[in-house]
Amino acid sequence: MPRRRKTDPDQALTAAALLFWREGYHAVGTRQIEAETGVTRFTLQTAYGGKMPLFLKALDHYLDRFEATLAPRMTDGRLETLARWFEANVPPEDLAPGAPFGCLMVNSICEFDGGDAGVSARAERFFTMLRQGFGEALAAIERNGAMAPGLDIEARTQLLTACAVSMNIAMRAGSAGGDPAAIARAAAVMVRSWAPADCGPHI
Amino acid sequence: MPRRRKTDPDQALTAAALLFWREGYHAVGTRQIEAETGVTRFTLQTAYGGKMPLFLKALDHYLDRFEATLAPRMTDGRLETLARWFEANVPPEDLAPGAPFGCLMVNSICEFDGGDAGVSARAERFFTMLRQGFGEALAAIERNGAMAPGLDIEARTQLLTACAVSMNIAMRAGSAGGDPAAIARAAAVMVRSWAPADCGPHI
DNA sequence: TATATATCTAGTCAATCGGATAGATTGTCA
DNA sequence: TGACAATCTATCCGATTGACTAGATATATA
Repeated sequence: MPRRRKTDPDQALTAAALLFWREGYHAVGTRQIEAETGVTRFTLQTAYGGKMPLFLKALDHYLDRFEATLAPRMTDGRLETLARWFEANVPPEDLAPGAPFGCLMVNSICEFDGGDAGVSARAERFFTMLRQGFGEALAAIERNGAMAPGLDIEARTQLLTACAVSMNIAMRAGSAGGDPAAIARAAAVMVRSWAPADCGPHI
Repeated sequence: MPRRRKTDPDQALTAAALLFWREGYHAVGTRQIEAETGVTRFTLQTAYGGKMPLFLKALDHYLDRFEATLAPRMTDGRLETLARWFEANVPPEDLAPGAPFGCLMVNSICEFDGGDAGVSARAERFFTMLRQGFGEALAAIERNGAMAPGLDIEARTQLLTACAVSMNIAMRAGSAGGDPAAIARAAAVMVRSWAPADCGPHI
């Protein structure tokens, strides 16, 4: 019976995520949301419950994409795959192709501090995803016997997580933050240095 | 001849930096600045030129402190000093004792993207400071013969910078981001793993 | 002590914010 | 086809924003 919305809800959510990603939560107004996502200010209230609920839905959408596209690509038991994960497509390219906006989740963490429970919950999901992804990838590599001893998996997971997060900050800083690819290269070099060597050079 | 300001300008700048640090630029109002820093809305306009100029001055003040207190503490040619730098007092403790606010500069980078030239200029100073600090520390260590070959200094600098930045993000994420000290420990372990070993374990 | 001047107090301003409302419009199902 | 329901359009609202302005106040110098 009802009338159809102007914009497909899923597409609108993608546009909203991109908007918040680029400009931040506070800097985006409801009128701007209407103009750039097609979600009417009326629908924003009736269907989503306001600006913040829409933001959280967009954040969930973003994390879903992140989990679906990036997380699985790193675990195949090979160290080289992990190294290339950094060198290749770290930001969610399907959401913002070539977008130098960093990471919506990292940006949101900075903006909200611990001030919003909803954001904090997503942040926990994000970090859990990252650490679990890296942790499982490293565990698989170790099971394959493709990793030299030294640092334990916990420490290595922390280092990879740090590189991933820091790359996004560098991206958001633009040229001021240096080339994000330089961090990616360093991470990849570090990962490759974890390869077992019969009596090769030390790290 | 003139009347004295209610609050000492330097002290007010420190308070302003702390305020922006905790809440972000957009979330802080001029009335809140007046209440918490002692800088009157009148003085904010006449002496500083508005909210953004005050913010940039506070950011400069923050970076000055950062440069004065943290940067010099890492270069003495010993790997262990660098490792302990991470484990000890990474956030500028004299500005915000025990403050889980992360880093004002990192937060500002996220908030402004590349949208403000003044902020971008400070970001460049920040990253230059960090990379130069780590780079010189590593170079001194290498000259001391206290570092094993393997990754080059450039890559190691990138890794240390990534750890430092990421620690601040974890701090700002609160419990959702995991223990920031875990990143610090991982960074310290990594640094110590760069020590030369006659024929010790590989990294 | 008188004067000059920087600052403070208090209030105003237009602009914008997120949210709410009323009436017109659209599309589906009975 | 007629009625119902969800959405759209177009305002309107109170609150808050950064910035500005008079008039009062304080302080160092002449």
